[in-house]
Amino acid sequence: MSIEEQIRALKALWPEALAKERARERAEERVLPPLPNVEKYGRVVTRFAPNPDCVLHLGSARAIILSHEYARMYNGRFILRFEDTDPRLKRSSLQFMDLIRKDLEWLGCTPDEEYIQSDRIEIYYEYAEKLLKDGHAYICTCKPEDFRRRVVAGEPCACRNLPPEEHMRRWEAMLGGVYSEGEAVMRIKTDLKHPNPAIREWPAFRIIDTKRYSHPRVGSKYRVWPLYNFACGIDDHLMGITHIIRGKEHLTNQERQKYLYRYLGWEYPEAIHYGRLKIEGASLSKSKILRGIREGLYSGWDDPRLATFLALKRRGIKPEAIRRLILEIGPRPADITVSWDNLYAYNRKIIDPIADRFFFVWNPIKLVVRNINARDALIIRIPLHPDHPDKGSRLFHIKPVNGVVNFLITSRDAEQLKSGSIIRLMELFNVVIEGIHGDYVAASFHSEPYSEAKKIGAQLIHWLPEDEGIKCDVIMPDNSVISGLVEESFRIVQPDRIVQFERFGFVRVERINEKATVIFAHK
RNA sequence: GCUCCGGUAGUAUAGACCGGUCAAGUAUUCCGGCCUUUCGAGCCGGAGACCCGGGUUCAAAUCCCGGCCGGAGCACCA
Repeated sequence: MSIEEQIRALKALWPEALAKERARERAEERVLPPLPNVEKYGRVVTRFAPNPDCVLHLGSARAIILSHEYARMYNGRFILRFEDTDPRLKRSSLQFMDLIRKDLEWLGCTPDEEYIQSDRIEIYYEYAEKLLKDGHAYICTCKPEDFRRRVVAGEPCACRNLPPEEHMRRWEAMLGGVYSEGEAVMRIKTDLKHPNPAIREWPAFRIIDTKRYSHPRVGSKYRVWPLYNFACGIDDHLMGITHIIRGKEHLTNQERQKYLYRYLGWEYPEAIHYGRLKIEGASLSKSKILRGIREGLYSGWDDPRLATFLALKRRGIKPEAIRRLILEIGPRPADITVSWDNLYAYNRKIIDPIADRFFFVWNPIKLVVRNINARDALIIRIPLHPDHPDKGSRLFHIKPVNGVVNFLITSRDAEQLKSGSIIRLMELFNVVIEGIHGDYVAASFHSEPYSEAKKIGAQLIHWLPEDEGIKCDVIMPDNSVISGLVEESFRIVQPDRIVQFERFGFVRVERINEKATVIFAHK
């Protein structure tokens, strides 16, 4: 019976036996919990709505991947919406919009539609005017302290109860430039006694002096700008968003926006608020990343110390690994700290089968082996991948001179060696250590067969002929560099490939010239 | 301080809505062993958790109350 036949027979006669295997398959193809009230909507529409004021990082992965994945799961649409309505404090840039589009593409979450809020200012104005006319919003010219005092007491400010006509007049004045920055805001009326003071009378529009703070896309065309809750609330409805997936820091924003929906006669979409995601060690704060870049602390957006998608990509983390991690985490509201080990485990599963193997000798030290019997040069052939010999092999040329060959081994291995012990140079032969000197280790040929090494349980170490090898720098996750030499066959490897340096770890190739530069992924 | 949301092994997650089949499943991590010319992969085994205290109930990880701990919001930011 072939394996397939056996499995078939087992399935037919004794299905419980394969239960464990099925459980494992299920774990790998873990599906998301169903979205609420899908049947209420014709088609599921989700969105990701970043401010293009920084590149994306792991902290956004949940919003992006869950939104995209759910849209795909229900044959719906996934929308990208740039929320660039603050040209003053959180100034966006065209560069970031582009980098964000590329991040999404890399993640495999290409949006079906894209919108930019700075294109839609007039739409927001329309709704502002409707709300003003209907008496659901007002223009407040109070000093912030006065307003705050009244509102925490649950009382209306001096402006709130003025007639709509007055507020329309003030609105026109705002647009016309009568007020300057800070002199007037439009507020949405709420329950003045709302138990959460943070929700009361929330601001919807403010004035920004775009002569001073010019908007990167529309310059100084507008001086009245919507705040987050207004623009976001209006857009979610107009774009037909059915399911909002965002961090739970937006829970109170949802309460605020619901007032808008009530006044406009709209129904609020389903909303899922997931918990805060951290990854051990790295900071996921945009402002810290931005500051670090500005101050030259980081080498760029892809500095390995950062958890930006650009950095993860550079480090050889596959988007699929991130996707699996996020699907595993799911949309629960609990705060979590994921460990790099977890991400690495997913990534290793993906790259291990495809990563070619090479010998990399870091902090090299010389190993002199004498008594080698071979008269001619030896050609050593080692498969590029131990599990896939069909992928081809790499070659080493060893030329004994008077029975002596000089090798390079890593000092970490050299430190473990003891005089008299036998070790095997992988795929080559066994040597006996004769002496450990300051700058080299002396050894002599012991035997050739691998079986010999196996029998005595000899340590296997990797090596390089002393006269061959390419200088290689490995950029580590803390941005430090480990230098060494990598075998000659490595020269033909293309940039961006992920390979494994045996007994060292997986690395992604950055470039190979006279010298190779690679970046460490993980063990 | 006020408002809200959480709390299952080191990490993440299943179970919680609809209490019993959960003396709690899975992945990763760690430890053993097997296998393997890598300290990789694979295979087998092991360790490791329901925040605490009450209550309801024949029965609570699951429901209720209190406490503790963690997080978020309280901007003319998103």
